[in-house]
Amino acid sequence: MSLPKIYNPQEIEDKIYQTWEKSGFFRPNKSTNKNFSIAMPPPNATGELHLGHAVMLAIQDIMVRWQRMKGKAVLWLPGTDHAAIATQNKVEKILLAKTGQTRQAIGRTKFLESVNDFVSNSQHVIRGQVRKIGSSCDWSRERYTLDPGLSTAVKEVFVRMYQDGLIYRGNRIVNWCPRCMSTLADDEVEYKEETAKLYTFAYDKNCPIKISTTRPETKLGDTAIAVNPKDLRYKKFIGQIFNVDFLGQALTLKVIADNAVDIKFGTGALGVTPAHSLADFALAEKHELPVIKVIDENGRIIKGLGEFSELKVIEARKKIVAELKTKKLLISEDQCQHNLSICYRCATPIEPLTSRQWFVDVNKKIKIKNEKLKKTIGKKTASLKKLALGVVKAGEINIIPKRFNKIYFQWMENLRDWCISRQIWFGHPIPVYYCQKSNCQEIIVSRTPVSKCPKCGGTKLKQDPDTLDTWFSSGLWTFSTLGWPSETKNLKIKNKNNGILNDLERFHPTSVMETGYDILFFWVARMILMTTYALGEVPFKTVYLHGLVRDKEGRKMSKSLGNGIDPVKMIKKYGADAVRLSLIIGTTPGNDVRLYEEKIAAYRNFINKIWNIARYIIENEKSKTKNEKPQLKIKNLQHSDQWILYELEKLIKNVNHNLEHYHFSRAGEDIYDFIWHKLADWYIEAAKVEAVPHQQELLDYILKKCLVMLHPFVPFVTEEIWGIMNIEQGAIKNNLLMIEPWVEKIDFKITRAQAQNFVKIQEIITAIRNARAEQKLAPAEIINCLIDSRLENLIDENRGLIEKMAKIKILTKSDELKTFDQINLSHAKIYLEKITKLEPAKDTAQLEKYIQSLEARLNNPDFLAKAPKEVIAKEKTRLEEARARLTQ
RNA sequence: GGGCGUAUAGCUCAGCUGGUUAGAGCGCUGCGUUCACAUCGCAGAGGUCUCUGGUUCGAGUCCAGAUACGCCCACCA
Repeated sequence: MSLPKIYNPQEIEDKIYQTWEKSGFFRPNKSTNKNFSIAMPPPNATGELHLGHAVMLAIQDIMVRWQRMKGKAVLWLPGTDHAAIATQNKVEKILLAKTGQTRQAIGRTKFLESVNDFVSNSQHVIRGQVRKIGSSCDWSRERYTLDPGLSTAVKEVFVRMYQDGLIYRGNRIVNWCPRCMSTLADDEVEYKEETAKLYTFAYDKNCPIKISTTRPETKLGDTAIAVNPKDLRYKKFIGQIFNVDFLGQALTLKVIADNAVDIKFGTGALGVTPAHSLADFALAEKHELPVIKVIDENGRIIKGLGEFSELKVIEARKKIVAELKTKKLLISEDQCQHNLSICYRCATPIEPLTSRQWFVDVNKKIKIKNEKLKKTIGKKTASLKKLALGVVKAGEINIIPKRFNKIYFQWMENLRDWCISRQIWFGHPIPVYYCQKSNCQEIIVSRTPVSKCPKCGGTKLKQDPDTLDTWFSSGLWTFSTLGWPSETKNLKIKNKNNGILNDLERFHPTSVMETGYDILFFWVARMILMTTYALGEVPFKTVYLHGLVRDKEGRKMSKSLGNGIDPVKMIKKYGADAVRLSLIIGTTPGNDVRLYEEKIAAYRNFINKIWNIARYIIENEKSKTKNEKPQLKIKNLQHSDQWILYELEKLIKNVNHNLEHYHFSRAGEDIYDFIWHKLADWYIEAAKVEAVPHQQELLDYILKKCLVMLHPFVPFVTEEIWGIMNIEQGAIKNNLLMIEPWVEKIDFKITRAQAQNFVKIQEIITAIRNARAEQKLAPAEIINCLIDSRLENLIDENRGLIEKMAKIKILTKSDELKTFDQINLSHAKIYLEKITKLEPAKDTAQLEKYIQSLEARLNNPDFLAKAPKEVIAKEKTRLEEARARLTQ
């Protein structure tokens, strides 16, 4: 079998993935107490994967494969998120497009059926795509945020939190999306800057204080006028109550003083609308103002407000402005810039309104049950907020890059109670039942369905129609996926009988959470909050945040711009290995990545290079007979062998160091450089010339080490080559590279001095090549070289090698010059100088400059006095080396 | 209003705790293809590390300030 010249990933990748999956090595079967686990951030079950997913999968797969090769029991748990609102919206859209029906028209049960169909379809697509990129995750443990086990966990946490008084039902202001017909959490609100009209007016003719607003229609619900206590214009009114007639509606307005009011804005007086403004609601709570709701969940003015009743918000606004004008109450209409709040899922403007919802109290103190956690926090009681802050402050969780610590603290410190109920159909039902008996109305919070009211015995019970915020369930992801709470119940029995540990014990806390920084608040923070509460331990020890993938111009990839790159298409065209490298190399944590096709193509070329290096070594091996391959012995090593082994050892050290410190890009670059510019460009080229008996064995040895180190980065091509080598070498069993032990060191001890010989040979060859390029001499030119430098022996000894690699003929002093004609000889003379000096003239000048700077430093008494000894020593050797090179 | 990030070759980016003559990929220029690979090889050009100060024996790296771009949070009456 001869290998094709060009590596074709399309033919190979699927086959390799199947082999891996069938092997069972994706599962953490190894019995060892060294465990490593990652909970894969579950992609939304809404459709296809994008480059963001590809980045996360590539990075996580590197960690996972590396740890697996290091001999740990590795669990990488995949899954999908039901993504409540996002998924419901998408299915609603499809339904409308297909049948023209709304979800209300087909009803809850039927609608949920079609959502589930959509989800299982989408999950199927996602599974395929996650495989395409080479993810070595444990499919046997795949989870879905809505599957039964996770639902149990969700209910369990809800009930416990309720019992601890952390979950309450309250009538509070919420962010309401009139299109989704649901609440949104604070961080699910986005802002869009736009110019709005700022209306300044008086409520009626008798009211002495005028106010400014962009939303006149909400003023129907005003219950106060707020002014700054320092504002002299209004000081006399503070505490007064005005009964005004606002366009036919009677309002009772108390004048309150609050520092939050900006004296310079508008009239300096603020109409307080507690029911429809988050800030005003806070004012109302502080000053104990009544809350009057005037806009309903449909975005219409509520009934009973005269001519404005049931008008849409925009219409009401027009009408009110028009009436203010006719009644001459409107003073001015100004343009103003403001941020419109919009829904992060559908971009509809948010309507803040008061509503009866379920909340998680983040400030209420609870007892800490876990002893270790108590120590970490340093207190016996703490609020959810303080717990989540404390574990990060104590260093229980390490966030990479560090700067996100600060961002996390800021967010967490300012966190308000979390509204967790959503008025959508798709999601985890709220485990709350209401007794329908009018004189009872008991609220029952229960893990299991309730059919009888425990208080009155009534059987007319209704479950809360709402569902939970999707982040409530994804906040439990690291442990709900490992069997909590049911597995913990069996824990003791299992331990006593046979010492077997369950998944939760083995893999929680997970080792690393790798995700994009854009969901630090949505998800990472919530996981920390929920897990420290529920388990008394952190969900993960390290958080690695990657950047967002952008296009070549740095823009976000989006459908509307049409600048998106489809990872699946790229994998098809260039192979998964190339796509992985393009997403890893040249990136740093927390910083955005720009991706474009040329970059992927460049790494495709590298993959092909690896393939051809292997091809050369494999094909070469075949042409040799067994007895041509003697045992490799260290004393037989040539200069080039010593050099490449020395470099290999350096590489191994660097790669290990960089992987340990999450410098994936650096590790990848180092391997790239070694393979291409050391192994291929120099060593193999030299090996072609210096055909010595042990060469094949050494090439084989180096290639195998490289394949091991490359494997986490480019698993497909390396596994394929490994397999071919196994077959060629007559291995009985095809051992998979994916479980080959990781390289920690090499079996040869080479000193730097030994390695230097080949470095010098390289310099000689490069010098000759440079000289040739400058003189534009024909490649087959024969040159004589009068060697009288210290390199004579080295050149003499390696004459054949240098001649072949530099494509010249070296004639030493002793050789006769009879083969030259006059023209060649004149060229040769110019050459001669350069070659014997080793450096072209320009380089010599540079070198001299360098030596001067080194000398200046070493003559500086301050430097000698204050610099560390190692640095001085280093500089001295550098100077010696540089001087030696100059005299050569 | 509060906070954060980035600024290094034509382009995209590395450069770890300050210590070689500042690097890579792509692009560009010249030469080269029987002999692993043209998805290739060899050679080359290209940088006052945004600016101004400071700390230091020594600054791309640390500190302060300025400029430009970007992001997050809050507010938005």
